[in-house]
Amino acid sequence: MTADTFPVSAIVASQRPHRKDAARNYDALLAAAREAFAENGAEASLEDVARRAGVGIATLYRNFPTRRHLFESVYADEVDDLCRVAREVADREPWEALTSWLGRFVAYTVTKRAIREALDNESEVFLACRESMFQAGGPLFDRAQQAGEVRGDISFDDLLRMVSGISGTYFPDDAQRDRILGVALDGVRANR
Amino acid sequence: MTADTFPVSAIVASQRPHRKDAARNYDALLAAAREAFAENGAEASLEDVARRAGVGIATLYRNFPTRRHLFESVYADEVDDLCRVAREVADREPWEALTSWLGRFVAYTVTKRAIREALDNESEVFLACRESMFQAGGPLFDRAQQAGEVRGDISFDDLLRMVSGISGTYFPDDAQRDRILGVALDGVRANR
DNA sequence: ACTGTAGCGGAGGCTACCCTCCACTTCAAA
DNA sequence: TTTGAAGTGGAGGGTAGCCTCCGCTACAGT
Repeated sequence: MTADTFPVSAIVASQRPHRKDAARNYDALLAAAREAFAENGAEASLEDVARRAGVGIATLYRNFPTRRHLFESVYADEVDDLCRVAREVADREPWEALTSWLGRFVAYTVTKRAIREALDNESEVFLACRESMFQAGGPLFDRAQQAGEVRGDISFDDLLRMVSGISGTYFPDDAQRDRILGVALDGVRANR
Repeated sequence: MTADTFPVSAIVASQRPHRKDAARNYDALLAAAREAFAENGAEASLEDVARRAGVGIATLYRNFPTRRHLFESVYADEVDDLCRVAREVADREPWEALTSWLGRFVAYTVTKRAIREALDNESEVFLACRESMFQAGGPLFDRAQQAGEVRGDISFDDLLRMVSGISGTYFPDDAQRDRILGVALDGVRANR
């Protein structure tokens, strides 16, 4: 219900500190965590995160009392960015707008993949992010569907899961990933 | 080079013991490991695997000196089964044969997903499995492609990665998974 | 039935990581 | 500039999982 005005990161339990040095540490931790999770998955060592950020382990725990806080903060940050991109592409042609946004979505799945295994579907933050993302990307989908570019028998949810699955897989090279995404999108476009 | 006559499990480093009780333990461990990996991913506790199999931890280590041995054995077992299915469906219609086999392949990706993160691409067993699987499923693909059922600009490798990605994703219900696989396969079928 | 040996279980040392606690440091408001 | 509150780092106790070692068990060949 708040998702259309606030960025989702606003409802995350952790709070960016006011003091300058503390705020810098907070940002460094968030960046380090994103990196570590993308690299080692959800099980990444928190001591390693602190090390990457160049801060003590206590500083990590003060800002993010549990692993879950860290997940939610990283995730919300990423979703905010995704929503911003949706606004940016809104004025392009229906199909072009949708696929441009999906391009950014592919990058997002890297973070998501690690976090998804740890954040159950009932997490308040997770649900808010999902809603927020649907509000941002959904209109792009609807517009493409109404323009007859997307077949009528699938939902936005279907499309996201399809893209998410394909892009979350290992590929020897990015060209193959793009080729296969293209093939699958041909299926999405097929007229019925 | 051996893949067309031997099952790949034959080249796995671990060996099924001769003695009756030991062989039973070996099988129990393999089944327990498959279960544990599917449930908890590649990081599953080996002590938990032994517990599930109802044997001591030492018995696990005697049969599978390292975690990697266990991975490779479980994986090879699964691939053998997949090859067997390919033989079974060989006499059906081209497209039907291919999609039936892909149906079994979907189940295989559950095991694969956990193991893939831990087994690097240079693993001898991994390569043998891959080759074996290509020899089994490849002809089904080629036949469908020559029959004009599959577009000409993709490879068997492309198809497997696509299916693997989609089926490895979490879905609230199986119907949605199947629907989306169907959409993607429409893209594979699209005539060019 | 006997017996040697392959196979067994689990205790225990080791390591990596979790998380708390507290003496020290740094910021920013007055 | 002072000062105290907010913030900091890392030592260290606790836990979970890894893997080895060794005295015991039970299979299978004679």
